[in-house]
Amino acid sequence: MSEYSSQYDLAVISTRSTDSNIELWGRCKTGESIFLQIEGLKPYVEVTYKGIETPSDIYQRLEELRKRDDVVELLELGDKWTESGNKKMWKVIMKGSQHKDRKLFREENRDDWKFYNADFNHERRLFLDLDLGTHISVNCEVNEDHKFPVDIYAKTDINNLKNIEAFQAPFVIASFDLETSIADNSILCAAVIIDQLDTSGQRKKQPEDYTFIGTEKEIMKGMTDLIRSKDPDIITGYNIDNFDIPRLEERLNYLTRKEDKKSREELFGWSRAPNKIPSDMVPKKKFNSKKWEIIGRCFVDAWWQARMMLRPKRETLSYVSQLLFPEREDLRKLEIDASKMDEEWKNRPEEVLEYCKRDALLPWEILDELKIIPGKESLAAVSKTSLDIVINGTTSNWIDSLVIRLADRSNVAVPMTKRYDRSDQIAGGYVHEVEPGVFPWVAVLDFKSMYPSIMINNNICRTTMIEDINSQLPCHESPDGVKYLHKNQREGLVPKLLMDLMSQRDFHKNEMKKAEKDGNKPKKRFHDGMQYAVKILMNSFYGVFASVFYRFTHKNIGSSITAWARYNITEIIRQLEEENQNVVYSDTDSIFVSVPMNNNVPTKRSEIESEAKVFDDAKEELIRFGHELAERFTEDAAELEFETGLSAFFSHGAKKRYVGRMIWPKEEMIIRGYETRRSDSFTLLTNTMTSMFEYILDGNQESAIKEVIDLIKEVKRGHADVEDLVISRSCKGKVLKDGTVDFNDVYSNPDGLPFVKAAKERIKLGLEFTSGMKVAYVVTKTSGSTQEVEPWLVEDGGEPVLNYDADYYSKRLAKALGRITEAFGWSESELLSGTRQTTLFSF
DNA sequence: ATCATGCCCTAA
DNA sequence: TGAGTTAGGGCATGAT
Repeated sequence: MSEYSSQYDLAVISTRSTDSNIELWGRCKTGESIFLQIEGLKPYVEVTYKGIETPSDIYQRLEELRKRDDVVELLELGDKWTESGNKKMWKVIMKGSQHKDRKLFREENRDDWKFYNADFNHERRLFLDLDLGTHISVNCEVNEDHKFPVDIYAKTDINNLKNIEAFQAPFVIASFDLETSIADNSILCAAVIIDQLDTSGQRKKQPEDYTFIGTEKEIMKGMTDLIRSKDPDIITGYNIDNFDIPRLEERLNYLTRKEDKKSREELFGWSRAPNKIPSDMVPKKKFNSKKWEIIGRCFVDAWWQARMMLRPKRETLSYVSQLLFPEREDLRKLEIDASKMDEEWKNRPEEVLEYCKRDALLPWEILDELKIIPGKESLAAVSKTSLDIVINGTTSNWIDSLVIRLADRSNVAVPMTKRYDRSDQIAGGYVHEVEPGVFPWVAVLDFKSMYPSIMINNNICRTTMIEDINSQLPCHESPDGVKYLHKNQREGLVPKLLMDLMSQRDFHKNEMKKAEKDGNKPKKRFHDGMQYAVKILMNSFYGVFASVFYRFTHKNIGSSITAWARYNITEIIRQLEEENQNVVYSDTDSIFVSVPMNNNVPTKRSEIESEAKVFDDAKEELIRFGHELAERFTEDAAELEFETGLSAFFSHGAKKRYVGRMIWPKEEMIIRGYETRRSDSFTLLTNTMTSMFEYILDGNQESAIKEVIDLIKEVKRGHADVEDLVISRSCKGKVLKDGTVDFNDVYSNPDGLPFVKAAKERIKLGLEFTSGMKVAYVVTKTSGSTQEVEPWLVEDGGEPVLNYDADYYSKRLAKALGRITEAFGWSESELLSGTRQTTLFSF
């Protein structure tokens, strides 16, 4: 029985440690926001002696540690596995819980000791030591008398926390936008949208909206009061990390004195608790990072999320919104020229305010449409971390969360992050040469979760890797000669975790099917999200273990995984070729094999029913062949699956570039690698190429070539729509304190890059620039050897570019499309001239 | 003209 | 965004 009277189920948003407590912020299942002060977990590191033998003066050394001011207690732990064998460990309980405390301790004792469990934040220990995940139940004592902006402020200790089944927390979301003066950077007006998810991950139909006008101080104070009273868990907006948040900070510094804590908090005190240094509630940039930190809440930039998930050609809010919501007429209204904001604000403030409100709502609608928040929560649940770690942390943090807790329970010492040195990189996957041309009837097979399977099957882990070259223990030996102990000698941590994840995924897939049968949509969505999160996490293991810095890896681990992968795939190719089967293509974990057919079966199904049977029979044969191959080459857990049946496959002869007419399990055209897939290509090229591929896969090459020749003529005459010629590439640059951008810092010859020229034009016009953003432009002229470009600013409220370099665009089209038509005898120059000597087709 | 280099973006 | 990997295509520039 708990000594405390209150009990809550909650999702953990973020945590922080002080020397005596761990602080935790969460959102309860019942809707309240909660702050917990948790007692009883003391900060510690683990140590052992250097070398293999126990030093003779070990007790004297331990005594010296014990006498230190920063050490509270020293406990003997028994033996743990380390990279240099099993060694006795001691737990050093420390006074300080902060990074600097551990760092100092390590530095002052590095001559005598090796350190384990010594380089990550104390608050993570809460999850690791108590084996907690994102969703927990707590018994606590509520304190009504507090100053934090949360619904429940409570105290508890580590004995009153327990894991519960994952659920979707009813997170509160705030989305905001500022309109600012070009002339003096001041804030003209602002809007904030407040919304909340329900426990099935859906949002309210009608979110609340608030607008703010008046003096800058009134606007900032109004927003801050709203944030404090509505108490959101997630704060979003479009490009807030690079624009709105820094602007709020800049205006805060302009309007207040550094020491005036009270005013600063009144204007921008959005956090749920004060920072450590300076002790105020104002969000700040994390040390040595570009990320903004807000205690107890999470900033989520909708720009970054949309970019990662959609890979849009352009990245302005208006472009992304139209991409996601093409039906929405309201998005086309209210165009305000952002480069003339001061005039707009003066002449039609009401429209500007409406525009601001819309731009505050859209980021939240984007996050909602992409199901970002439920997705993050699922990933947090599967990796057993706080929401904050999933949003702001790194892939290795997720892996750490699972590996460290298992290591602790398996008496494996947790080493520190390794030093960064990537001088020689490991070999990767195998890619098969591809011949140019059309290949009818192709079965595509691929290995199911190839890298995870390899890790499981061969018991690959740092703890099972054999370094003793004379070892006679039973083991798995990789094609590049790395040995791993058999499972019956020692089970690796990584294979165990991966197997657990695999069965977790099966569980969620099953639950998903059940829910679908019952017509329970929210439940189906939930389990679908969970199984997807498990997939993402499983696929992250290889990358982290192939990295050079990860604490639980070794260079040989990454190289042996890929060596096995190359061996498996090339061995199958070898066997097939020995049987005179035609392997058309292969990349890393997939094989494309020609299906032997008796005669020339058309690759397109005839409209006439009596003639369609040939095609249908061929399709049957394709499916049978695919399944048969898959079964033949599946071994143990290395499962080869028949993934796709193609009626036709085409490549112009370059690796990682191909198209296929998929007819099984569903009908669609697949395109890989080609310009069509690239966000830095222009619409006219991608559209033409797509249409060409359609013709080619249907066996109608004549139409494909005809279309290209006609198009190139039109482009040469200057008849193309300039909007279809916009090229967009991401551009880096170091944004300096005074707002200017240094391109020399990131590029060796910035002025030789067309997208840098375009970025400079943007900046000149007073439009915002952030490093990594996509910059759109049109090539207008080629003088000498370099291009002249004009920025495309339509999505920023500017006018369209009127002319283009006809020579450049027709050449580029001819080049890209010529690579493809070359497979049928039409070269780039022939496409440009529209004629050729020896005609394949007459027109 | 040809080749090397720098850069972006994609496949897996 | 101070940390998942390698393989590969293609464009533009600038030196030879």
